[in-house]
Amino acid sequence: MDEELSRTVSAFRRLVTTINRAKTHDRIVEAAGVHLDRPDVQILTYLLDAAQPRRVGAIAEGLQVESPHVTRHVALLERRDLLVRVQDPDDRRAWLIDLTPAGIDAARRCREVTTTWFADALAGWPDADRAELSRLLGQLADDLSVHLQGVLKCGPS
Amino acid sequence: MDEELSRTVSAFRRLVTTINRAKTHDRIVEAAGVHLDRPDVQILTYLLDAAQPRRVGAIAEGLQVESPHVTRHVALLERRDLLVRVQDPDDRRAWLIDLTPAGIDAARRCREVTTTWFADALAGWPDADRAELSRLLGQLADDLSVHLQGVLKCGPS
DNA sequence: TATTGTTATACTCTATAACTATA
DNA sequence: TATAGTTATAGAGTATAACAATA
Repeated sequence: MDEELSRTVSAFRRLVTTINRAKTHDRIVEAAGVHLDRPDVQILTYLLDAAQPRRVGAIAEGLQVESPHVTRHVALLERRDLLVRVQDPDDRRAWLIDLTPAGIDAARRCREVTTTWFADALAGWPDADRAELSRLLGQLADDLSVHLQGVLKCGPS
Repeated sequence: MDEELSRTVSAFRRLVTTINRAKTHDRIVEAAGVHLDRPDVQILTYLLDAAQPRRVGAIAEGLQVESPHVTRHVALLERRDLLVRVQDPDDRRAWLIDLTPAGIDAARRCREVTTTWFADALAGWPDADRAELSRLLGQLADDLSVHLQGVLKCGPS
């Protein structure tokens, strides 16, 4: 058994545990000064990253959840004027979800809180380490998602 | 806005999204040949890492959840002979939770699946990059958890 | 007939509150 | 009075199934 690998996996698990706890989310929305639940934040920040209108199905795939989940939260966020739904001109079955100015603002605030946490945590790091982390973590995210898609597509035996 | 930092955070978010989806867990337990839900796996692997009996409260703190959650899953796992509860000789309010051989086996199988995923994803990497990832991710987990503990302890204003 | 999205429903995970027993 | 754990309850988050409208 590879000791180095095991440290990698264990560090990753610790990070996921920390990020996923409810108190962490509470802190994000409090610091951001918004009133949103976790799926709300995920959807808004997904759209902020996309920087253009997205279908419900695309959001669901991006967040890796089922579409009814997205539908419901989109409906609630629309009522709060944080996003708008416009019919896709090319396919009248589909809707394009777009952030309103208020939605952009809310998404940016949430995004900024977590980014600042990382920035603070990395504040004491040498520049070279920060650059390496950025490169390696990006590569890991790519490789792991590609690998898991392959694994998952095989389906149960 | 720091481009490098933003890439780090975004890569991290992608990783968390992938790891958290239900299908990923289904795949883990299927590949491991066990019949456990997500909290079960978390508790068993926590105990495997600890390598010694732990109190309910310690498990809850380690997983960063509330203790009633741990209590319930421990009770179910005990009935399935995957762990045992013995009274703490020094404090009769407390229980020490320990893995049985079957529990160790189940925990090891689950752990091995995810470790193998990482190993496969990193298979094409240069040795130096793998070593750097291990070092930097470990450091990040430490620094971020220390930083967030500080932030969280301040409490709402 | 396949696909996009919605509605309705149910399940999983986790938190909060109230309680018991020991310290 | 404070702490460890449990029981009971409620809520958040997400999946599945059945359906509508369009392609």
